[in-house]
Amino acid sequence: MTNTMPKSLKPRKTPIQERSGQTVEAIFEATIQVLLKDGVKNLTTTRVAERAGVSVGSLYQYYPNKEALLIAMLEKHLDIVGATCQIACRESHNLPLDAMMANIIDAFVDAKMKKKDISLAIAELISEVSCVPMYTQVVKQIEIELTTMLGTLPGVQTEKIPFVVSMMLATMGGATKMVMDRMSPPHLVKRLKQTLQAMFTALIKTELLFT
Amino acid sequence: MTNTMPKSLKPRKTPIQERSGQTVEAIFEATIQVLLKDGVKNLTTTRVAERAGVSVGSLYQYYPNKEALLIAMLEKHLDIVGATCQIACRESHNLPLDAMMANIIDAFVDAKMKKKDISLAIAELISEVSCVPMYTQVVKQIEIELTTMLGTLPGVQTEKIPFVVSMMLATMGGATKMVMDRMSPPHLVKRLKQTLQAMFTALIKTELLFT
Amino acid sequence: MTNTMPKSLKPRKTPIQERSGQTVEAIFEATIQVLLKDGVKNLTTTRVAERAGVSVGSLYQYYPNKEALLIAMLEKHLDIVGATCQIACRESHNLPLDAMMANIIDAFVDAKMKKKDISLAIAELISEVSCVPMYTQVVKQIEIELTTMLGTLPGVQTEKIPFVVSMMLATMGGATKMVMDRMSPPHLVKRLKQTLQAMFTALIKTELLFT
Amino acid sequence: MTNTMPKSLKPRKTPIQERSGQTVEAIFEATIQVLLKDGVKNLTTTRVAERAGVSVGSLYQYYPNKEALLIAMLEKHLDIVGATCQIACRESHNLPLDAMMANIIDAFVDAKMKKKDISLAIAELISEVSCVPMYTQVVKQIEIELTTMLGTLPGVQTEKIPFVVSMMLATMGGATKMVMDRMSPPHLVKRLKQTLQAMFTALIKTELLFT
DNA sequence: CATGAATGAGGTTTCATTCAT
DNA sequence: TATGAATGAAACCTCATTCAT
Repeated sequence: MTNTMPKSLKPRKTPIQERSGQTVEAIFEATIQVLLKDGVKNLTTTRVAERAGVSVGSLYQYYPNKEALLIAMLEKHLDIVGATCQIACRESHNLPLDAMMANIIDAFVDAKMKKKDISLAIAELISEVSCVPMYTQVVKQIEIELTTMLGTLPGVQTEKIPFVVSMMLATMGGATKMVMDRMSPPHLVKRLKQTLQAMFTALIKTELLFT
Repeated sequence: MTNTMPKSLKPRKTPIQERSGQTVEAIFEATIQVLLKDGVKNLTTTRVAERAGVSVGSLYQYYPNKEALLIAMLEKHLDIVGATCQIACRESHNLPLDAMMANIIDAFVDAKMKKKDISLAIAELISEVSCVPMYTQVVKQIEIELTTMLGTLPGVQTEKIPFVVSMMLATMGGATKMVMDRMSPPHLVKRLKQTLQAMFTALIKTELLFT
Repeated sequence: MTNTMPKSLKPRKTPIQERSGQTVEAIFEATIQVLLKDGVKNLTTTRVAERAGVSVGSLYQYYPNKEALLIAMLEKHLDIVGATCQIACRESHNLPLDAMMANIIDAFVDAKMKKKDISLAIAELISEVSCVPMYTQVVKQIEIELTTMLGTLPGVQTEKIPFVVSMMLATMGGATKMVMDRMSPPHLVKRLKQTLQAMFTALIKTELLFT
Repeated sequence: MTNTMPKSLKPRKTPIQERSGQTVEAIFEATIQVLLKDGVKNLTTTRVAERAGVSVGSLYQYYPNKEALLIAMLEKHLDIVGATCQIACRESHNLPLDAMMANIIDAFVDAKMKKKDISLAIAELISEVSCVPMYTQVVKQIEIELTTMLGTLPGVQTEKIPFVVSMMLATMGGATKMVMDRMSPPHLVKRLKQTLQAMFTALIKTELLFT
């Protein structure tokens, strides 16, 4: 058998005709719908197909298996966060610490909060996929951007940046999720940002800077 | 199929007899073994029973269903962390901020790090259960202890404590997991603690204290 | 995942209780029934289970997958033919050529003809399984027995035996199947045996013997 | 090539237009490629179409369903063997027994051996189709030719010919396949022919001839 | 005629849970 | 009480075939 392959996780084919573009889009939307309504544990390929108004067969024409579908979802959403952070980072090079932090926190938190429910739904996916492939890839990209940005701070101790970056990501991720779980009334979001800024400033001053 | 309300989530009977205690203990150990060796996705009641050296039937005598088993695991583990934190909190009443933070961070991080692999395995469970039932219960207990502890700080703004506590938990949880994922060489743990202390001090000074 | 194993093809567990012995037997019988009635192409695990009066789950408790079931069938039936031939061979050591041939042909043809329909059904299986594992093993055993038997002929050229053995098996197999397909009225069977004997005698005199 | 073919074995329908002929030919080749590379179990209409460089739709324009495609393959290949045997038979009328046997064996074995892998691939098909339709038709034609040929032997017992013919086909088929499975080094092929000749001569002398 | 997206019945397999022994 | 065989709903996935473009 040819079945020894570790099972492809990438989408199967790029639609050629126009009709199929619609199908793919419908599947994409349906997946989120199901995720929001039923949760990952109850997300089945059949149910997704149903909600998308297509047949299972169609779903499998574009994604070789369930995991590939989930990964595609994950990828698409992480990309958005990734892109947002990238922009914020690059625009913050050489700014003073305060502005830098404000920018990156704004970008990250807003990206997550904008579609709070989707973010939470997507978060569920992470534990569901052998996400090594590209989840970490997006994260790595963000890490690189953050690292570069922090490197433009005057007087920074370069070799200590990686750990700081990790702390930032872990903290932003955890805290943002916590606020989302708490229903995130707008004022909480504002407060979250302020708090993060205080913490990060302390973090960076302690860890990275002499003065 | 849909999550019909009832379905008890609490262990069926508290082991009274000698033999029962052994069985429950064996199941507990076996669950962790399977979790470590096969992951949540491959954790089946049959496999757990096999590894525990008992029959599935016996397993179901102590836990009404799979979820109850997982919740029991979660509960037991969190209890340890909870108890540790509780002690640390109570011993820190009226201490100066620095010592307070040092104590609670030590307690939390050490509790997690001591059995790193188990902690990670247990973490997988959280996404598996409708964790509302008691996960938050233990967490709530910790929150109360933290709240009380922080309340002993001179000049504190009481109404702002809850948010600070949530931030602390989210941050400690996220950062600790991050370090565990990175294989946690001992020096990283030490650094993690220092960093958390800096961040929490900033957090509390900003949020809770006048001076 | 632990799924990289080439997929076990051997029965799963040997029944311990008595009840399960019945189940296995029922599955066995049902498989043949389905094979006879619907053919391999229409043999599904569900259908087999139904006819056996058990649930699919039960089937999979004893055979890890469909192929394992088919192989078990194949094995059991080939074993019968194998055993029959073995006896005939061992009883024919040192007999004159004529008697030798008569014995082995009798054994082989009768073993096949006795349950003609089952034999034909089983024959279908061969093309269905990656039968390398033990199909050839049984055949090899028969080859060994034939080889040993022929080796007791006086004046035999030992190094030429293997090819002769292969020819015998191919010929007996092909011709027997042909007669079975033709509904095998008893007189045809008798004639088949005589013909085979003439052919094998010529074969052996030409290939193996000086005089 | 078409001209030398006896009309009774001619393909059933000849593609009329240029392009159609190319497409059919491409599908034919592709089917064999897939058969050789992936085996019958993995032969899907889509895969064949892909390899042929046409769409599935086109495939279904020439063959009403999968089985028709497979049967066409079978037919085409058997036709070659059939035609070859037919010629050999007709050229052997009234020849002495030895020459007769030599001719027909040569024709049959060479036809199979020439494209050993294709022959084996095609053999797989037989179990896949409800081969009654035309498999036996080609075989019947060969039987007729053999029968006629054997009828030219002096002193033959006509009513016994059919059985002898069946034995010959079964024996040649089985033995040839056996040698092909064994990788058929050239010397084995030669030996196969010699052996078959000895066996057939014995067969015919025993069954058909007085003297 | 060609294309290839869409279909969906049906096949294999898993696993939480029950219940007779 | 312990056992483990039996259950069967439900999940994933395939592929021959159709039909709108």
